Amino acid sequence: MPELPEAETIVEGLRGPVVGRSFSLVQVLREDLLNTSADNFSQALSGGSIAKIFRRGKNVVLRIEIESGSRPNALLLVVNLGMSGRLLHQAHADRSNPPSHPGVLFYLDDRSLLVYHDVRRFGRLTLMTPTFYRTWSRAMGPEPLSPSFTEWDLIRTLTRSRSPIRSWLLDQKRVAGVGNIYANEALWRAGIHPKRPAQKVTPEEGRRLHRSLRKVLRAAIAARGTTLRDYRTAEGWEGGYASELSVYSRQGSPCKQCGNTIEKLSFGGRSAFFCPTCQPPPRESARDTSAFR
DNA sequence: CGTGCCCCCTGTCAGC
DNA sequence: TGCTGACAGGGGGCAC
Repeated sequence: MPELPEAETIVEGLRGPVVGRSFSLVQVLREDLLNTSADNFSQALSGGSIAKIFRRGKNVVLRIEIESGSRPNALLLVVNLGMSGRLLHQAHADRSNPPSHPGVLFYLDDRSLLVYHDVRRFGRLTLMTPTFYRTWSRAMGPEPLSPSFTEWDLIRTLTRSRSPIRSWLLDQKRVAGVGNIYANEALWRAGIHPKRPAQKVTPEEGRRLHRSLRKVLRAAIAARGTTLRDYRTAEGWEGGYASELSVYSRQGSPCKQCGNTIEKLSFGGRSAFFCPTCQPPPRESARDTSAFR
């Protein structure tokens, strides 16, 4: 659900309200969301202050500094929102409208409240030491919006995999932050069929995919993300990108480019959406490859 | 090792 | 109206 643009929107919404604040009380209602016990979690964070907030892939990351003796000790709180996670900030706890599925309540020193809310509980809140965080982050692919992520980086790594390009894009070890919505949207813009094997994507298509990915992600951030159902910004608002989607969940509707009907298929356990005209299916190549054996 | 499948969990919606 | 099954933005584990 929340992919890169949604996590980015949440980070932008939280930065002003929470950076510089400290935790007066951390209350865990759903221990299964954590990588440690509820007691450890709240004890480790209580009294700590939020030094910064940023995004890595689809994760919202808070850097927490804890005074212990002379030198401040740091921890990173990595929030993966799974399919239905929300991070909501309330200036004053709204007792008339309590969250339906609260998981963790972070009471801040200005009497405001940060709530982690998650209906399906696929989300995870992971506390990491700075060393562990570095290792974890290094195992993840590059940030697609980083200036250092070049089209050549994308083209070069594509050639190493036989996975369908849509599945390839979903793998966080390849590129960080892309989920099913934006993978499908970017492939449509680039004119590449979702089932095309990654290594068969030509350099010219790779160039288009690089540009499409960045364009789609930036446009979605500008619209504050895509709300299909659960996603909300930190303020509790819906994102506005759903109305700008070109293929995702638009099966049966006309392609915005050519007017033909958008189709849906399923592989790798999830749906793919594409225009059969703008994104011609890969040629069956089983016979071709066997000819070279 | 890379890849694909199943599962985690709850809510919603289509079809009967 | 109510039941059942399919499906939903993610990702970890496991078998091949």
